[in-house]
Amino acid sequence: MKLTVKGQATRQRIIEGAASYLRSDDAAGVTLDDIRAITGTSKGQIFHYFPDGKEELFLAVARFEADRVLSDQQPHLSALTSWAAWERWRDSVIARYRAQGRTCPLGVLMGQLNSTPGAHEVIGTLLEQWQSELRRGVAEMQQAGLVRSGVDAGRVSAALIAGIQGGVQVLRSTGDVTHLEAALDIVIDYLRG
Amino acid sequence: MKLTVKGQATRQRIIEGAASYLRSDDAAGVTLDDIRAITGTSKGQIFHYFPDGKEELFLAVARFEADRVLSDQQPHLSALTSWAAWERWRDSVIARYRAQGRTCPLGVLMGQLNSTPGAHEVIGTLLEQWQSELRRGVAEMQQAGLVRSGVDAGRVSAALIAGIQGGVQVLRSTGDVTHLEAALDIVIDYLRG
DNA sequence: ACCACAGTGGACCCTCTGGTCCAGAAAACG
DNA sequence: CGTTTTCTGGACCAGAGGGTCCACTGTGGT
Repeated sequence: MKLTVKGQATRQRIIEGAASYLRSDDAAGVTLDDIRAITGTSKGQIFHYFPDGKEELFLAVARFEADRVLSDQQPHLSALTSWAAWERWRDSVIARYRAQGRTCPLGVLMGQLNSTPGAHEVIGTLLEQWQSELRRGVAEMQQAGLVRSGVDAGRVSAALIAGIQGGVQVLRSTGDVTHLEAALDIVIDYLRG
Repeated sequence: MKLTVKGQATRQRIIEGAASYLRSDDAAGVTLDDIRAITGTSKGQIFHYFPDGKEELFLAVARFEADRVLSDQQPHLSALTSWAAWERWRDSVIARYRAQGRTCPLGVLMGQLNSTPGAHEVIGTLLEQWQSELRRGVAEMQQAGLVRSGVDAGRVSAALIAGIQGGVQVLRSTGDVTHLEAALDIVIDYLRG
C-alpha cells in the first residue's frame, strides 16, 4: 500500500484521535464508529489505512500508547544513577498515573483485542524494555557502590514492574494511588538495604 | 423471586458452569449462549434466574470467583504468625497462579463487565479483604517481635497486593511467573529487614 | 384433586458493529 | 493535460449476541 503525505497524515490522525479518545472517561466500549466520528473520517478510510480492520488499528494505537508509557518516564528512566534520580523517576511514574486516574488506554485496548497474539506481543515488548531499563539502573547503582552487590538486579526490576502493573490496576478499579506508591517505595527501600 | 430447591440448584449450576468455562483457554469472548450450552440450560432459565441478564449473571460469577481467590489461600492467609507460615502462604499463592497459567476468570469477567460500578465493587471488596488479612498478618508478626515495629503494615500489605496483581497480570500476558515470585519475595524480604 | 406459581425450552426480534463495495474527488506522475 | 493511483464518503450487508415472549411442564401447598 502506497501512502502519500496526505495519506500518512490521515493515518496518523486516526491513531492519535483514537488514542486521545481512549484517554476519555467512558471509552470502555470503543467502536470503530466512535473512532470514525472522533477523527472525522469515514468507514472507507479506516479500512483503507488498516486493511485488517479493528485488530490492526487497535494494535497500532496500542503501540503508540506503549511508546508513550516509556517516553513519559524520560529522561528519568534512562538515568537511574543516583538515589535522587530514582526518586525523580518514582515521582514521575506516580504523577503520570495519578493524572491518568481510573482510565487506562492500554487497558481498554487489551480488553478489545481479546488476548490476540499481537496484543500480547505489544505488552510483552513494552514490559521487556521497561524492565531492561530498570535492570540497567540497578546494575549501575551497584557499580557505583550505592547498592550492595548481593542484590539480584533482574529480580528487583521484575518486582518493580509487577508492583507498577498491580498498582495501576488497583488504581483503575479503586481510584486509589496508594498501592502504587507503596509498591514503588518498598522495593526502592529494599534496594537501599 | 421465589426459588425452590431445584431452582437454587439450577442457578448454582449456571454460576459454577460459567466459572468453570472461564477457566478454560479460549474464554476471552464468552457469550450468554456459551454459558447456556455449557450448563445445559435455556435462554429462558438464564433470564429467569438473572433477570438483569448478562451483567447480573457475570457479577454473580465474579463474586463466586472472588471467594475462591481467598479460600484458595486458606488456611495460610489467616495464620501468618511465623516466617514459615509466610513462606507457606507465598508458595500457595504462586502455586495457584502457576496452575491458573495465562487464563484468568476474574480478568475475563472484568473485560466483559466493562467497568460497571458493580464490577469495581466486587474487585474492590476482594482486594480490601485480602489486604486486610495481610495487614493483620504483618501486625501479628510485629506483636510477636518478629518484624521491627517501624514497618508500616498498611503499606507493606498494599505493596503485596500490588505485587500480586501485577505479577498475575504479567503472567497473563507473558506466561511467565517470575515477576510474581520476585514481587512476593522482595516484599517479604523487606519485611524480614 | 386442584390451583398457583416456579421451572424449562426455544422461537423470535432487534440492535449494534465490523466489514464490504463502489462511485466520485483529489493528487501524483508522465 | 490525461491517466493512473490514492483518498474519501457513505450506503449497504451479515452475523452475532443480548434480550423478549409465550407455551408447556413440573411441583408444592391446601
